[in-house]
Amino acid sequence: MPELPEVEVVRAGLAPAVTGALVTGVEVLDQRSLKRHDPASGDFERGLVGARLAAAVRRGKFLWLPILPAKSAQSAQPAAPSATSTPRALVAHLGMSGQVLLRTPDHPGGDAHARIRIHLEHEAHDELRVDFVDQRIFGSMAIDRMTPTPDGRPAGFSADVTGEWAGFVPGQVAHIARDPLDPAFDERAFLAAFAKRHSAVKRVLLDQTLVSGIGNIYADESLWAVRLHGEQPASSVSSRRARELLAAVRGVLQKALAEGGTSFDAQYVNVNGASGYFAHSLNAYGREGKACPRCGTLMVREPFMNRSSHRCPRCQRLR
DNA sequence: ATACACGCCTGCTGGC
DNA sequence: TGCCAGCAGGCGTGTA
Repeated sequence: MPELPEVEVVRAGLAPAVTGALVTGVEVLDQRSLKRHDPASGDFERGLVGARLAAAVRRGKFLWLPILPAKSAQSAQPAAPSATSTPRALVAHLGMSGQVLLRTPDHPGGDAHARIRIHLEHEAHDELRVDFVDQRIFGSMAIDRMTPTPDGRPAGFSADVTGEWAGFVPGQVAHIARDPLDPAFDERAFLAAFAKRHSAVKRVLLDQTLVSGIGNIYADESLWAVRLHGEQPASSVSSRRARELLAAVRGVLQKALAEGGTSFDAQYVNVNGASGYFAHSLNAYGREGKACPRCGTLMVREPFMNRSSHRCPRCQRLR
């Protein structure tokens, strides 16, 4: 269930460990985790070993580590001609159950669901291992070519936006909209598209090509906050209410981020394996049969888009 | 273009 | 006790 706050917690934890680090080894334990790796980008392992990582960047639920061009590769493998000209990144998506864990190189394996291991060397800290663990394999890692962003702004969130990689976005992320916490998020464009959609408002919130980073949990929380029924057609929501909804989305995401994300079990954890606390702050998601924190009415769970929606039948009515 | 159903995956839970 | 359907659900693909 990693959504924007959970992925951001992972990004922030990863950044100091990977920025400037040299990849010294890669182990692919399960090829299925490379399903989004385009073989045309070259072999996954060979594309990483010997490469230096520049940063940890996030847009919505996508995470990527730009690869610095290897000028004088220490390895005997000369870079392919295209590899020197096209900026690339290691792209990760956590899917439903993905985790990125930082460990010491001698950490006993053990996890049944470890799929990829990346060994790092760094001038400023000891050697590290990045373990990609993913029970359900909805997530993936890939090396991807990057292209300049159409607006020239930084492609996603990271601490440093001065690197030459900042204005480049991985191909598989290019169609994903900026997220609502991104300073370059185009609010007017989103609200205009929102007003034209006849789909259910919750479906629009979950459409990553319009606004990214929102999943089932934060969609339900945001809709509860502004008393909207998820089945309400977006086009029937007034522009004022739409702006309130967007503000609620931002508020919910920021609060969850401040609390380290939402953890139900050991499924979502940060890079050190620790859980977040936002599950205690949920007002709607997973609260069927419990009292609405606002009016006391018993919350309901309803099927929606092959998943579940949680709402208060009194506060959130279809109009 | 928008809209939406479906498949991918594994592990846990509840009903019979 | 054992088996199987149902559920968790983000995203790419395919169809209308």
